[in-house]
Amino acid sequence: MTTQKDAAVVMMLTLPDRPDVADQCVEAGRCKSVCSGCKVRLFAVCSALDDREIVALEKLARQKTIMARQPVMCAGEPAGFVFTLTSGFLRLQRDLSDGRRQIIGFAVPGDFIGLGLGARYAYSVDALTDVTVCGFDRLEFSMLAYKTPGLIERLHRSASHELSLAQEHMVLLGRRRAEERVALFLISWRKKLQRIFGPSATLPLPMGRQDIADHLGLTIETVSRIISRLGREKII
Amino acid sequence: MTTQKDAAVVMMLTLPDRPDVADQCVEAGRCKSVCSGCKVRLFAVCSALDDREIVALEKLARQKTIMARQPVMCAGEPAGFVFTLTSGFLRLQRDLSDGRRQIIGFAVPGDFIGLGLGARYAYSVDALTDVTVCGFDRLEFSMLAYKTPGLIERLHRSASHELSLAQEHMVLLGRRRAEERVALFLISWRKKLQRIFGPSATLPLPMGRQDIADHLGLTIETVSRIISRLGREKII
DNA sequence: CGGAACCTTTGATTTATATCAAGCAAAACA
DNA sequence: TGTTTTGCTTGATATAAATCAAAGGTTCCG
Repeated sequence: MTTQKDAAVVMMLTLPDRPDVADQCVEAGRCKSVCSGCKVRLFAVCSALDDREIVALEKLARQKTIMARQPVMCAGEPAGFVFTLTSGFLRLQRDLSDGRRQIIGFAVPGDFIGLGLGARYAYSVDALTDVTVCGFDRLEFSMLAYKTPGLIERLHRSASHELSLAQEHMVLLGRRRAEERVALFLISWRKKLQRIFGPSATLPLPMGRQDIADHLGLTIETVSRIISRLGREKII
Repeated sequence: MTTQKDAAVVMMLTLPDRPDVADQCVEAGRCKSVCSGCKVRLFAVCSALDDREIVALEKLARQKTIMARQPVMCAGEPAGFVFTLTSGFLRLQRDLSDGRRQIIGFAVPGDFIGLGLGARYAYSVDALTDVTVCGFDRLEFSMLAYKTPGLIERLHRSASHELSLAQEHMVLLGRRRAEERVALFLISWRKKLQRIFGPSATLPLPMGRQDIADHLGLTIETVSRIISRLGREKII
């Protein structure tokens, strides 16, 4: 009750819909050859490496570009690659056989994809915008990680943080009401973007209403109604 | 739809309520001095260590017993200890200020508690039964982990697995209906127990109905009704 | 430019689950 | 042994959010 109210009150910003922010980041083709020029270097797992280690990692890196709306990897497929997102936004989701789906999260530049490292991908990933990634062969990457204490430690720190966020999301899905879910989603999304792009008056939402609904365990109508209402009450 | 049906059909077992299984595991006072006699050794994170490393870990270990219904650690407190559960069952939960709570999971012998390793505990832990734990000072433990590649690697593997389970639970909370939630909970709980205690005709449920409800994002009445119905339809 | 395909928004109605309200049974207690 | 406490079950009713239905807008493309 108070929680929800607190949450909503903090939201003093405007939310123009779906601006293209794919070009705010590093240009394609650079990461592989020059990690030092990588705009997400300070946020990504590579930040744990010293200059000598970066060189080893660089050798494994393969720069890749994916167009908006294209799949990046599919749940169930052999997990051959892991990667750091260097620009654009991704959607991570798990699907049920009858079409229902849960969006696990959205990735922003600097995020590492491939922490739940089984032999097969446990979830699917799609590009929300045009995207560039710095990819690695999974086995080569984990072999390097095992030889590089700083890297495995950093990966573990990352996984622990993700675990904590996942737990927070469980609270949201299990115990929060629709309006709280939407408000908290907007707040956490803003926080995620601020960490990378810095403060901003506007909040890009590269995902659609259906994506938000599937992330929050709601329907598209409910999400739309609540965002409209929040707007009418000029909380956002 | 099919998913739920499949799930329920597999459940061919009986579910006597709340038997005391705390004594199925290692007796108190042994872990500290003799890891080699520890019954959960093969399941716990310590399994990653060789004999020399075990000795180092043993030096840090402090055996502890907690009575049923007592708190083990509280969300928000400085995170001084991490531990492996050696016998009994734990409940992990996050609370909202207005009393709503989400149970993140239940721990069984062999589980490591302390993966979301911030400076403060992110969730509370309570003993469901009498419990013994093999505890470590958090800082000492992480210093050892950083010096012991096998340990940090094993911790990371553990965290990754937990992350995957957490995502699966998000699907349950976000997109599954009440009956599916209960059926899938019973199945996953059985699986968790089988891994440690082996197959069994009966499934101990050391947690109460309210705990199950708060784990599944339902009310106690809904859980009770569904378990009754599943029993009537002799699926369990 | 015109319309087709997509999203999103808004309204009306339904429903799964929550809430309210008793009972019941086993354990704890005195 | 009877009483209290605690947790579970079952029924009746209410409600938040889903579903059904129908417009608006955009974007895309011929």
